[in-house]
Amino acid sequence: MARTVNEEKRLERRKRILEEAVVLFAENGYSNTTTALIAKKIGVTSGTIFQYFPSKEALFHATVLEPLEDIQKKSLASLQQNGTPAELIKNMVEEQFNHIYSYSNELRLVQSVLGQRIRFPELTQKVLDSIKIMTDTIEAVYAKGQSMGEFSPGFSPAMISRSYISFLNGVALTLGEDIVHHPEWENLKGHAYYLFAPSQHRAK
Amino acid sequence: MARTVNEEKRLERRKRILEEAVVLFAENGYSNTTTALIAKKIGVTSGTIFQYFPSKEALFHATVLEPLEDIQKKSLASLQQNGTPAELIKNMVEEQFNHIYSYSNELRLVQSVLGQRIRFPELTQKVLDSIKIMTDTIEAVYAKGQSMGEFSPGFSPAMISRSYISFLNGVALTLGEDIVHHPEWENLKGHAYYLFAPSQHRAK
Amino acid sequence: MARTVNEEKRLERRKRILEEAVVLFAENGYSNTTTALIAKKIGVTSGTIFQYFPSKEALFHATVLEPLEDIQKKSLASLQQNGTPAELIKNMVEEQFNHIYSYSNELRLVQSVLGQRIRFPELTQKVLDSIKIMTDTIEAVYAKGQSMGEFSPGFSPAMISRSYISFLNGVALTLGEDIVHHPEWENLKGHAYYLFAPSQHRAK
Amino acid sequence: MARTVNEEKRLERRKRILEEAVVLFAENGYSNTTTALIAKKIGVTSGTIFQYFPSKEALFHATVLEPLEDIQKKSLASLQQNGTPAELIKNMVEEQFNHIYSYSNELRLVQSVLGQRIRFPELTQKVLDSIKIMTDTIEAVYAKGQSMGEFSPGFSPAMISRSYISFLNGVALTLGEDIVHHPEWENLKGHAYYLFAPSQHRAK
DNA sequence: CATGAATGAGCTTTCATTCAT
DNA sequence: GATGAATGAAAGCTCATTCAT
Repeated sequence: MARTVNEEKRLERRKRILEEAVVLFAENGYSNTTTALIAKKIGVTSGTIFQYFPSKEALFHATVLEPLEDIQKKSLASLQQNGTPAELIKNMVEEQFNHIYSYSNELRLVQSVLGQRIRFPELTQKVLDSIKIMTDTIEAVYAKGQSMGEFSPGFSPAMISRSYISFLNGVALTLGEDIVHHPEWENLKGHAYYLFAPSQHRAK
Repeated sequence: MARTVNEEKRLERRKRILEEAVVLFAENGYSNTTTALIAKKIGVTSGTIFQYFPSKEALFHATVLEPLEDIQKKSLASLQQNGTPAELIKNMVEEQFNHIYSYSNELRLVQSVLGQRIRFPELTQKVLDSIKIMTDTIEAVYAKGQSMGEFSPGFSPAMISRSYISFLNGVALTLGEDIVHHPEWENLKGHAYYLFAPSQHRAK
Repeated sequence: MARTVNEEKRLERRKRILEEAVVLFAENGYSNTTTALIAKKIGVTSGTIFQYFPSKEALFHATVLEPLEDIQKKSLASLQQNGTPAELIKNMVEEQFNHIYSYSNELRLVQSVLGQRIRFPELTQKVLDSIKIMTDTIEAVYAKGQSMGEFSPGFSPAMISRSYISFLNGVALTLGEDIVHHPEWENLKGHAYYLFAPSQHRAK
Repeated sequence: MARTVNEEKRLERRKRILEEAVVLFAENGYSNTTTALIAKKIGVTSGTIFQYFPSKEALFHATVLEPLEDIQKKSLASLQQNGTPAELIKNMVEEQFNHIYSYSNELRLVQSVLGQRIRFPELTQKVLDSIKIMTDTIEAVYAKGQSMGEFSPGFSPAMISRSYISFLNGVALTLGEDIVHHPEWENLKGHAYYLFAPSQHRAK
């Protein structure tokens, strides 16, 4: 029981470290973020980090993968609700673009990994795997939607799903944080859905 | 005259360093690429790098900005030829996606800068400036095309041009190098153009 | 409490570094003394130095200024005791020349700074300021002594005090460490006081 | 004959290098003066220096010793003219203090060597030898003057001559370049002579 | 458990020196 | 004889990691 309390405390602190690390790694990059800085930001000393993570690299892995898993779960969940494929995809786009701001650090981390594939080969693989799961799922839903006439028939579902993921990442990367408050923002979200070439789509 | 020969030699070697640096920075990231490694790869010793670039950071700046300038020039040039706006944009997309493979390292570098805005504030600004020039130019051409009925009238040119750039970057980042040999590749290029919502476009 | 113990330990070690640095800088000069050598001499590794001083230059500053402050304090103190001006000055000379051996490294450091004014402009200024305080104080005491008839009236106090400081420095610089054990040494001290042209002075 | 012309040219250039090196070494210190900088200042390239001096250290030796020899020669010469010992010493002091400004760089060099005895043991020895020759010569002249009643009898000639040299060095080191234009300057020179305790000396 | 001083490998950068031209 | 590009050893400094307290 006392055990459990301690366990909770540990988890709590682990989470704090992770949160702070996400921010710092995303803003400054992996190498430019020192473990001492992370420690300082959460008000502990440098040694403490290593009580929760065996190494800086392990911390980075967790920093990248754990949020990615979250995002993935939510995305997949939004595709497994009730509704037609077109509705599901529209919801997913809506949800992802609504959260792109609160997830921007996490997305940037993912992208920074992809930009250092040789440095982090294992991590890169996991990220690509995770992306593949998402694209595959989207692909399946999309194909179904096509067969139901909800999407234009001419496009390859594999290409469409990959295009969308590329677009999502490109937007998160290229755009500053302020874009979400920009009047264009709604149009951009709409255009993300337009990428799927919905049948009834008329230039909005 | 002898002067010219030496000058040429210097430029030649400078170019060699830059080429190698692009590859290594893109693959391993800035911090994980040592100047010694770059030197070794070109078969010189560590000190030589600093005869051509005052610091590692200056080398990185050149590595990012000089190719970006090239890409920009080519892109702008392809938009200033004869032809209707739709033709020009189609050519630009064609050209950029055809070269995305040979430029993938350069594009990854640009993205890695955007992922470390705090670390490289000045460089980030220059990159954003360069991107803005491209999006502004595309925007103008697109607007003209819209007014001529070549593109669907409902989309905001500013949004469209930014979407395209995001897409281009997202593709370069997310996709592996092998994608270009994939059968899907041609479709992806087509979809990039589809983003512009050409009027007569029917799901190809 | 534990806090105090640590604080003490830190100060102790800081002092050790400083002591060793004084010797090495004085013997080998600034540039020829490596931080690694200092570390080695105290039996720690290279990084440790930088836990106590932010840079080699900062260490050098401390190495020069902290002993200088000590010397200054002692000198001024010896001029603020009870006694006639002549007695005070005689005491000061006595004290300074008695300690010139134990301070010879510190004095040499001061002189090496003055010999590199361009290299260490800020430090030079501080050293000159410190010297000025000493000469000004001596000057005032001397002037009082003159008005009391203890010193020959014909000399400018400003010149006398500066002469004495120059002499003190010159002796520390030119003379080897062995001089203090030389029979001439006592005479030299006497001559330092002779510089002040005491009235009753007859070639001792 | 052509040989002689070349020889002259070589000597000329060697002299130029030496002159510039004196200034730079004196202002910035040995380690902080790069051979490249010296070369640049005289308008040649880095390699050229090594055609005239086998190493930077050899150049430094020449930079210190050659002017020292000059100064020594002049000083000795001024002590070997006609006149009583007191006149000779007065002349020497006059001459040395008059030139202290134009020789300040050379003197600073000498002092910088004494501040790095371990770094330059051989050079230090030569400097000390040279100083000894001067003090010995002064000592002999002074002793003669004492026996002739020109100087107070109570002082040890060895101590007096060393005091004077110390004073000379101390003045050159401690005082800035501007002092020579200061009204106090004449007094200072007088005081240098006062150090010798001339018999008839009354506070000037 | 947390601490934080010590470690030491590793990095960028400098610069005296060499040598092909 | 002058050049100046290349060299490569050496320096200052950083920082992930360890471990005695």
